[in-house]
Amino acid sequence: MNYLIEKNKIIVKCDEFNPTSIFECGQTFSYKKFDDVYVAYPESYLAVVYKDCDCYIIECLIGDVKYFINYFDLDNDYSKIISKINDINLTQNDLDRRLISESLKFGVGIRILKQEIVETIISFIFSANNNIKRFKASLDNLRKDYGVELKVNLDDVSKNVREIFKKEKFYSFPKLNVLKNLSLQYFLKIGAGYRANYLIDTIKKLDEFFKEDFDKLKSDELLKMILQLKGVGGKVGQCVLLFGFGRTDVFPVDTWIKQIYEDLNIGEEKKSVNEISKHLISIFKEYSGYAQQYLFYYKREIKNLNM
DNA sequence: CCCCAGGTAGGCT
DNA sequence: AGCCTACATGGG
Repeated sequence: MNYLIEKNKIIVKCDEFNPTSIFECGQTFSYKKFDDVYVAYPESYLAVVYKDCDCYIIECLIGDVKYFINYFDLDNDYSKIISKINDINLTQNDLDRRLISESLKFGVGIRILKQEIVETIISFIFSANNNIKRFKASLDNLRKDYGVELKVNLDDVSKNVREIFKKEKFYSFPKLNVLKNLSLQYFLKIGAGYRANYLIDTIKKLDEFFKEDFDKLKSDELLKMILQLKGVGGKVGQCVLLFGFGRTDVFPVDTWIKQIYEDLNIGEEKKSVNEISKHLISIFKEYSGYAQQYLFYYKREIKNLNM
């Protein structure tokens, strides 16, 4: 993708980068929307994203442009990915093809974020059988209570977004060695519910987990490993592979994907979540993760429009 | 008072 | 392996 760099700003074209799609498509919870500005605060970094003429500006306030070029996957060519997915011969059914191409059109500007692994694991354990608004608040509390304040120098910030940082503070996601010290009681307090036990157990196991050389592992092997962690099942595990490990040959299946799988006339009767996932991976292969995001976002947002 | 939320663990066949 | 159910919490 083409982008320009001016000091701490990355300037990107609208047709290949859409903040609403990127942030609202359910891959990250480390952001906040202010009218026409998004503040992204992955790990211990921070950037603001806003429109300027026919471009978007990514203003890197904490963390350099290199970090955010990688974070937003800017060196990846999504127009190529979209046309590859469009070319996949799903079925002979025209309706199916249209559903796919509508989804791709609808989600133009989506980019799969390269997220930090611990943050991704913790966030998606929270997400299970939970609603986004609720667990996003839990995660923001976790940042506020145990993260470090991300102090932005107001003199460095463009005028149009300065007001945000006068009113609002942002915090880093706590590092693993900090998470280790947190109690069951604390996780209950921020609303983890029955997931609190899973979180405590998983955090305990993470040091051992990170001793593994992940690069050697194929995605299904890596998935098997990550399923050892409590609170991580097929869906959460594949989300971690996709958003944390950058593995795109996975297809997380949740309630929305289950629905769209039924919309597509490719499923023979009721399949288990695991079987649906495998079937979709066999179709979309290394583009599975991308396809999943476009389809998920389309299905969820269209539903919202109808209501 | 019931149902739902980007599911998962544990127990049962 | 594949089904079943309980699971905390807050909101509709």
